[in-house]
Amino acid sequence: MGSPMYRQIAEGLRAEIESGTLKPGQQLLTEAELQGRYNASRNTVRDAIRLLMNLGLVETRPGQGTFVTKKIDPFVTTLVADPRTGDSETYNFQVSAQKRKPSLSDIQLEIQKADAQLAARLGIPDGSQVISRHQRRYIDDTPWSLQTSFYPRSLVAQGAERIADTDDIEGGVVKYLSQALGLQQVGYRDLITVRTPNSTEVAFFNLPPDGRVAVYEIFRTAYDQSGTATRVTVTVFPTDRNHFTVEIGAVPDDLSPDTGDSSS
Amino acid sequence: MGSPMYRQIAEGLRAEIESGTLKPGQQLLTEAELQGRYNASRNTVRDAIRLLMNLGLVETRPGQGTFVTKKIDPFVTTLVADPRTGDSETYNFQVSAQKRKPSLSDIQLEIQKADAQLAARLGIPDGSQVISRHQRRYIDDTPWSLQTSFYPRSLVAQGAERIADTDDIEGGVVKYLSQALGLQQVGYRDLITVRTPNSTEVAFFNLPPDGRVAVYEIFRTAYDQSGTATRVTVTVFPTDRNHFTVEIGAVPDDLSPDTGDSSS
DNA sequence: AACGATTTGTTCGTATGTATC
DNA sequence: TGATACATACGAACAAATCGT
Repeated sequence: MGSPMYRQIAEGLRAEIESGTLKPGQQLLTEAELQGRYNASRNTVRDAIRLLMNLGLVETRPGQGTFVTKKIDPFVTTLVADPRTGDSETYNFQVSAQKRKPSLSDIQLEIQKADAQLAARLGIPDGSQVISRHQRRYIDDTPWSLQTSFYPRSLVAQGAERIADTDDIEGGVVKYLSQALGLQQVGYRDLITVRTPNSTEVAFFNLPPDGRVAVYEIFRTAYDQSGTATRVTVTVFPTDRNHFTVEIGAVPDDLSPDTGDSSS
Repeated sequence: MGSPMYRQIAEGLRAEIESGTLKPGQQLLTEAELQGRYNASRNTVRDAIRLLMNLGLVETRPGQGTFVTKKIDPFVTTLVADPRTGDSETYNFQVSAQKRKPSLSDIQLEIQKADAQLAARLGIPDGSQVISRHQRRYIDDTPWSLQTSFYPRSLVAQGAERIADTDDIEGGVVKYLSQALGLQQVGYRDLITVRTPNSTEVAFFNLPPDGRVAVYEIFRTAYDQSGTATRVTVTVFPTDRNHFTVEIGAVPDDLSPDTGDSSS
């Protein structure tokens, strides 16, 4: 009873949702109705609903009402599948493609100066020039991820002209660098982080502009046989529709049905 | 200009923060001052601040003021380090231990019925009994993660009594199962997800109760030589202070300084 | 196409509570 | 104890989106 009224209202509604009294997709009582039911002002009711919204339990639609959030079945991306069999890089960042059709935008190529973080990852001087290859990725025509790969510009002078070309590189960049410069990718490190989306990402992924939905940001740094970083790839995915898997050793095929939830 | 006033105010403050005019840790103008500066009502100013709070840019402290959020230097946990060298499981889920002292709570042991999701992962009938071993983990005495491992209860009847014992199992459960039952862990799959914390997690990690900070939930399913799942370990970490790495193949040692940020 | 009814979104004003210094 | 600053709560008005007539 000591907690503020808007939290008590939210708690009551949360209980209804989690007990299944209110089912996913179902409309809640309107603000006016809740006002009567809890004997609170409209603004207090709205505070309660905003809390539930931040918790991802409900969503509001202007002119329509407030609805219990539907779980969306997530894309599952495999970061590593059985590494012992080698580094066929092309397979990475792949969707568990079940009837889902990925598509890719053209590559947007830029020459930029590496910021401190990128320079450190690539092991090049701060401010060095890098080739940036940016691509938007869709699944079933809905935005799925934003990916940017960075290469030291020095690679071009060494003979890898095609990484500064907007054309798709058939066979993948890894294979190309191996053929052109003899650089073999012998390993990589992924760094997985989560943060709130920036405005570009909010627009591309169609995310709510209030930071309710976070994004994964995955940095993949790839190394050649001399231990030099040849590439940094940054990929961004919304957290509300993406999971990742890492498979090590002998792992049976995934029959994964759903993801379910866990409570209290 | 068509956007609502509270967003314009938030945008103005955001620009000041990202340009560095307002530095991390620094106090913003008070609500009353902002009210004057933007010629808006106090509630509108508060809406703007709430937006920035959801975006993780500022935090408010009652009686003190509103402050630009300080970046906290994250714990980096390695999910896989050079898998080719074998499955020395004990090393997994380790912190990049730099002057940081991890500590563990006692193990809380329970016998539960597997829900549908857990049963599917373990490949046992829905509702089967499982041994649950739960542990709280701290780094430098601050809450770091909550971990629960589930084992089919049938393992106990087969001779692995000690997994139903609250004592720590010296050498690790993987080794114990190998010795006791000849079950060798030949691989595992990690599934990485992000969701809002439940009330237990909010309390343990000391998170804001408004869902502003999400948590990672990592499911590790381990398999033995017959392709049977012997264990599911669920670990929860707050996203605001944790990163993960996956290292594959030959990767130089990490000198990683910071994580930096990326914008627009 | 136009209109009205319904529902959420934005903005203001005001009062009081609670935390901090 | 008082002053300051954020938190909660109420009431009110109008805007904007949606839907059915």
